[in-house]
Amino acid sequence: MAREHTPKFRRAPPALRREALIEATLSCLRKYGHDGLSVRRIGAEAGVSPGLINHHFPSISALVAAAYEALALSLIRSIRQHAREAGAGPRERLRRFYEASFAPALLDPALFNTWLVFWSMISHDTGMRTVHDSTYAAYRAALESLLGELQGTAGVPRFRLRPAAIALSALLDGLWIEASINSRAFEPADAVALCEDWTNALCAGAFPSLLLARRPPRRAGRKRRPPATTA
Amino acid sequence: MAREHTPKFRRAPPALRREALIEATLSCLRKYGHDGLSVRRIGAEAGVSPGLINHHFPSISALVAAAYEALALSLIRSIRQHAREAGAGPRERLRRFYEASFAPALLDPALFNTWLVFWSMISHDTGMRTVHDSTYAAYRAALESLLGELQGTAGVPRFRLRPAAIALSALLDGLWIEASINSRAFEPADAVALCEDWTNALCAGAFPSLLLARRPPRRAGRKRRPPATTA
DNA sequence: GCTCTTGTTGTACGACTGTATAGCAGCGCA
DNA sequence: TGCGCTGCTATACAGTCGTACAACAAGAGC
Repeated sequence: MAREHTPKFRRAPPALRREALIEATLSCLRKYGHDGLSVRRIGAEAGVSPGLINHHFPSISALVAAAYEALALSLIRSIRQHAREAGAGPRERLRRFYEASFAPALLDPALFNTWLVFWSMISHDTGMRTVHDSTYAAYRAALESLLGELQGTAGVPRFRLRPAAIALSALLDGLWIEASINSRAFEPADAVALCEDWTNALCAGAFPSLLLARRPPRRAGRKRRPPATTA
Repeated sequence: MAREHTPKFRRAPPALRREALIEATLSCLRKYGHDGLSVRRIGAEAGVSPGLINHHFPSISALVAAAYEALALSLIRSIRQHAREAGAGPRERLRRFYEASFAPALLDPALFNTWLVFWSMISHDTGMRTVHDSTYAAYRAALESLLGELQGTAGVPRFRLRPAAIALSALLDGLWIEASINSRAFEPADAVALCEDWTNALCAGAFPSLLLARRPPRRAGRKRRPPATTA
């Protein structure tokens, strides 16, 4: 009888183990939503004892914050890369950005539920707030970059970049949420078409509140907003 | 020494007690978010023993569904009533609808967290799904009604009502979420201005994917979308 | 004033939570 | 081959959770 000593567990370098735990956390969130966030469930998903989580992360909320950052950055990178493919013009890149945003993988209800858990922790957990601020800034920066390139195109009026990016981000988020909650509300292509319409309207100068006034009429006490003077 | 018999508790008709429990549930959700959903916390908030909840509701998720419906209907009614005030024209009513949607009471982060809890339960709980479907239908119907009146105005092209309402709903939701998560992103007035811009663009026919073609060119293999045939 | 209905309480139950800690054991290194 | 570092397991702990159930008592009707 040989010494068939099957090891009870296998050691892993901390970096790899942390990554595996993050992956298991995301998997649990997808499967069980908010109820997936328990050391025992995540440990089981990773094939590891529950106590190991507190060995690699100071607390479970730190693990969730790490998972939030990993998923957010991964999605942003994926969408941005899809948009940058094929050296087309700025307008084309935006369209590809929209298409990537409403790809089947992004419209997964499980992903939506995961995101809801992250969002619900932002106001209570400072770590989650930090991750949200940085990843959202990165997302908005990606939009600002694309919109900025668009501004160089002939015939496109100057507009305020950051508010435009925020508005576009809101439109994308809103459509994504509606499609995720009620998948039969509309098709992904409809969402892309709506974003396209919005972009065309922006290029046509149809959004006065986003337009950049060339010479801001410095008059105080305006009721609405100084009307854009740009041609 | 008189018989000062202070009763340990006071009875209430079931309807009133249910309403009080629903109110307590909303209060707990606002205060503690997802962690507020416990029979003990809600019972304490209502000044009542935890067991009473299971006496008036078959389970705690039924109570949450009732709270979801109560809050959603209340908000819809409030916004719609604010829009209908003062018999102005359709365009003015829409503006008032936007202003009501971004009033300080609606931009409360606590309200946002409450809503996140509701949303996160939709995919798992059938009762929540039912409430969501009906209340969202009511909300969209309110938008369709306002947009429908707008269509009667001179110079406004015919557009597909339901998709337009869905798109507007997405825009409103997206802006509301961004403002709720990151209150410093933009002012309520900015959100209203963006909605106003969107509406003006719609009236100007700047959203082709929403426009209603009068005589659909029945040609197959269209790239974008077969134009709606409805009159 | 008494009875009866039933709204309400209090407790018990099993399952679950996150964290702390003591000790086991994989595996590189001498 | 065996020592030693440390990743890892296992257990204990004090909570919390939702639900069930028996007993209590408020308050209306007689």
